[in-house]
Amino acid sequence: MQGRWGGGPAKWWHGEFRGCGYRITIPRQIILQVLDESKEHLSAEDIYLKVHNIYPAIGLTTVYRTLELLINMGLVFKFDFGDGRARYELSRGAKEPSHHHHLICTKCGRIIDYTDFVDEELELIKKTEKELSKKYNFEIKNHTIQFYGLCDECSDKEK
Amino acid sequence: MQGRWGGGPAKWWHGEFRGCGYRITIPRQIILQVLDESKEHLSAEDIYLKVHNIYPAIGLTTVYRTLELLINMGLVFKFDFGDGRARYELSRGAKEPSHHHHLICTKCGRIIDYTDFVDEELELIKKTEKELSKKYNFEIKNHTIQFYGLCDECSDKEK
DNA sequence: CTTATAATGATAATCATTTTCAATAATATA
DNA sequence: TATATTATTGAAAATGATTATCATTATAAG
Repeated sequence: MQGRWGGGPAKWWHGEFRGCGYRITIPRQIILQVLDESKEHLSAEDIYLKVHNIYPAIGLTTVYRTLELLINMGLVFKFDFGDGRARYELSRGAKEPSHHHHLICTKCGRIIDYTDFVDEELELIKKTEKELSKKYNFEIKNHTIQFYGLCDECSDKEK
Repeated sequence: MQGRWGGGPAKWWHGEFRGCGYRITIPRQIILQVLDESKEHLSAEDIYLKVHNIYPAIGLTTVYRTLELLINMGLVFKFDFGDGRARYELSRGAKEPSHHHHLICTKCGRIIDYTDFVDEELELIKKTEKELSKKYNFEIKNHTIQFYGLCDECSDKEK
């Protein structure tokens, strides 16, 4: 089926799929499109609903399966912010600065991205990674840094 | 009931409970005891089973409820290592250096604590926390740093 | 166009965590 | 110490996210 969906220009990730022997399907294309267009921290269901608007035949199962695939390919990061559902983000955003961390409000669940101090931080992380991988013989693939606390509004409400 | 269980010396956390208006009960005492005696990263069920050995009347529900209470009191940290179940650790361990981070093997689930670089790290974290709380008006309570990758053994197996 | 098979989606199953609610136990008070 | 108050407990059922099953469908190669 090459009509309403498959027609656009080949995307950067087509090669990655082919290289891994994976097929390029409409659900996969739209899931990637949705991830690429969203700056937010989407849950599987968020993604399902957004894809569903574009391609109503999508199944939730396929969303989960595709996300797992993308995680294994290194195209997507999975996060847990402690509210019982996982969140997913494209690892190399086309737009924003890709490397960022999260401030998580433990009251309302709001998530703030920040990119401040990433340079200094990355320096420490790199150094740490190097030493830790040596000491524990542990092959580090990636890391997360998260700050938990109360956001602006929730902090006010407490008073 | 002051016989088989409640008899020991008053613990450091009794005051905290009283101060919050919480009752000191046998299940709570034993859950804290189990957390204190374990160096591991216990899931709710792990804790349930260990408590069950000492106090078979315990219910899983009580474990979950007590853990939530302890988290809110700041006595316990909750972690998510990506395997679908939460892990719990006493925040101020009586024994080991309390502040540490985790290396998580994404293949076998092994978790390695490390305390290396904590000083340098804490310095950066403190600085970051200060600036972030100013910039975003976000009241930071705590943070997590986790490294994901392959442990010694799993790394070997891949080859 | 045909074929082989990877991928899909509806459904059911799983499993950690929460909710409900009557029974019980911890504390304050008499 | 006995009693009243009410926080806490535990069994069972409910919830909700994620995963497994399996017949059907669509992709990519020839």
